Amino acid sequence: MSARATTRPGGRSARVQQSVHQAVRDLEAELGRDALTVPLIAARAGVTPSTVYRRWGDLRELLSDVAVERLRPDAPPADHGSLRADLEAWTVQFAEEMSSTAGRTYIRDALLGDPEHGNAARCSDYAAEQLKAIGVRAAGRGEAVPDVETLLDVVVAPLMYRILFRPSDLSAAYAGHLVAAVLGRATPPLAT
Amino acid sequence: MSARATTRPGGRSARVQQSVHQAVRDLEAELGRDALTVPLIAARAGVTPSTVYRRWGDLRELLSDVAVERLRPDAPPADHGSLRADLEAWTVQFAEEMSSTAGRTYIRDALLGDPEHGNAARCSDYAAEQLKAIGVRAAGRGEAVPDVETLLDVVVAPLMYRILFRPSDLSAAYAGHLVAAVLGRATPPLAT
DNA sequence: CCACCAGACGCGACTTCTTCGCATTAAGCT
DNA sequence: AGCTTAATGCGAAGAAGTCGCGTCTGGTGG
Repeated sequence: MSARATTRPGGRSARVQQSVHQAVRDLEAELGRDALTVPLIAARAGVTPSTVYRRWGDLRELLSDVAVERLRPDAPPADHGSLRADLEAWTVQFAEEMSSTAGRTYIRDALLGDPEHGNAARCSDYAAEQLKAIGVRAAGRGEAVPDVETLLDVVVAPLMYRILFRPSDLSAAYAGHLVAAVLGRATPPLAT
Repeated sequence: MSARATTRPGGRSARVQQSVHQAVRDLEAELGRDALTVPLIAARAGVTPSTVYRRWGDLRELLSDVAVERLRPDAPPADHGSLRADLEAWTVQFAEEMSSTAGRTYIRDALLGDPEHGNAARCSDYAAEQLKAIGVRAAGRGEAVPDVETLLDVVVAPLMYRILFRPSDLSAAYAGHLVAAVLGRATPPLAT
């Protein structure tokens, strides 16, 4: 389901998709993202360009699919013993990954695809899943847990807004400030 | 400064830029955004394609410039007599404009350009200016005024996050909910 | 007021990307 | 195993993007 509707998951279509995705990752590492073209990727993947155009439509959609794959979390959030510690650790890591040059590029590429394909929504779902897991764990400890919607509004959204719209204004302390905002003022507000 | 460095503001360069921008707006209205191509725009503007490529680099940068122009507010925020009323009115209008099909397209186009050109930052600056104006007016009335940074974090960022990443989850009441969140709980939290 | 200079534009050839129709092959199903 | 459907390979045609060179505009100094 990463590309278009993969009606035959077990066969050649799956191999082609995998091969093309791998070609994108390899060539991006070798030549840089700006050097990628559909004919180049197709040649590396061992398929014809028309196959790529038929399945993905254009380079943007393909890069959007690959970017979403790379933004998928590879592990559940680490357990630090308390809601606050878990949230702070997750937020700091999230901010670092997303604000890096590579992270920003992936986010932009993911947003670039057709919104109807839901690639952007999947990015948000990844964050929501991680936050949900933290919340469930905290609830198991008996802690009061903020709504996932609230966490997305207060923590994730401001981070993403800064990453996308204000690339210069993202300090290290900002992530902690956001967590403090959603958990109550145990940490002083950020001096601006 | 909307395109690249306009070293000669009064001369032919300015006319070319204006003509190209107008051609983009006209063709977008006539044929739809997806039908736009550099040769088409150049022909309408009465210039050669190579001129467009030299000045903007590619279609994305050109569309990014035009999109930012369209996102520029055309008037200072309306005065409704109180901070809360001003903020609510501005937020509702902002949410409506930005979440419309056209608004989302402009935002995406603006983000699509090279971040180094600052088109994305300019979008944020527009919102900040409007909020600043509302704040200055409220301070003149003797009202307590939240920081512009806070307003961006609590009101603008969540709106933009939903528009970009969660196109389906944007209700009419949500804007009011955000204003209530930043001004204190005079309005009940949004039922989710 | 005139000549000069730097930058921007027009033009055209060339390369590369993109689209499209048709034949072929592979996967799923009975 | 045979059939049906869908995806791929191939190649040609069309469109887009790149580049070098000559020309023109507009600002600058004499």
